[in-house]
Amino acid sequence: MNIGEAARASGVSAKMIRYYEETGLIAPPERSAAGYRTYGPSEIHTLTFIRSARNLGFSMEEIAELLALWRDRQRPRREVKRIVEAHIGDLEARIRALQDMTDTLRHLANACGGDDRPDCPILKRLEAPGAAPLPDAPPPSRFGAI
Amino acid sequence: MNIGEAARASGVSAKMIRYYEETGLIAPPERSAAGYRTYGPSEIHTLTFIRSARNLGFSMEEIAELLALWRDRQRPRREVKRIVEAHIGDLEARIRALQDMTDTLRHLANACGGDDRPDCPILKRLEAPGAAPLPDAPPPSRFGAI
DNA sequence: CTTGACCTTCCCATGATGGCAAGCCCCATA
DNA sequence: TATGGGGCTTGCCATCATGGGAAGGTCAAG
Repeated sequence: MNIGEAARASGVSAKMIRYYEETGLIAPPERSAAGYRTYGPSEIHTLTFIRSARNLGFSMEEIAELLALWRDRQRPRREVKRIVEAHIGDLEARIRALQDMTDTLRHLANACGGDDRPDCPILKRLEAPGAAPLPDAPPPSRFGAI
Repeated sequence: MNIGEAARASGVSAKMIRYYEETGLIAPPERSAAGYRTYGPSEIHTLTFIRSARNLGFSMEEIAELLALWRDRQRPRREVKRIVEAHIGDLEARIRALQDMTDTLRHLANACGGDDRPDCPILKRLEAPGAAPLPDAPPPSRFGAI
């Protein structure tokens, strides 16, 4: 299986497969005589695992830990659960921060007539220094979706 | 006012003030004889506006639009509201994606004993190809907080 | 005049991803 | 057999907003 087929089979782009290899998340695969990477079912399995974890918002660092546990047949599942619960904590903190922003903005938008007039409570709020920084001054999207 | 004092007064780091200038978000300020940037109350006001908007999760691009409206005394506040509501839509989509992840993970964590044994439903789920990509395969934190 | 705090510019790193370009390889079809 | 198209390789650049650090100039207090 060449990289393109592996990408289709696992749902991980060829670009990212190379990147995961480069950063050590996955081991360098065999190469064909021409230098093509070749993947077997086991590698596809690993890539699928990685993609699932990415879909659940795990960072590559967390995925490295999860992969190590996955491969360790003696793992205590306590470890897995610990990682997951820490990640849930992260996600919930992010949700809270985003929810705080949303609430504030919704409130401001409701107070704004949305017509042709220039006086706008939203702008008034933005120019006031008091706009709460929230826990830790959190920024915008930077992603396609998250 | 030098850049350090402006940073303290506005809550925007000196580093970011220079960056905002470089990218055209703010105009280059006057310089002292020695080449030091000097800021007056009006600039501080603008920086404070920017910081408030960042705290509410607006991207620099959105902030540029908001700044233009802020400065336009003839602005129709409809425009402001439109930007804010689009941003709320973004935030809500992100919250939904994060919430979906959290729900799935919470579910999996509840199904995992968290003891010494190796069989873990979390890992089992990750290796299955079905782990729903969510709307658009959304990833992790990448921020300090959001 | 020295010292320390401040300023300047320039370069690099982050995290995960996509895009592009130059060049090699493989297979099927003419 | 030749050719074309698609796939593979590496390498570099961009994203977005932010921080870190180095090398060197400036300023004010002691």
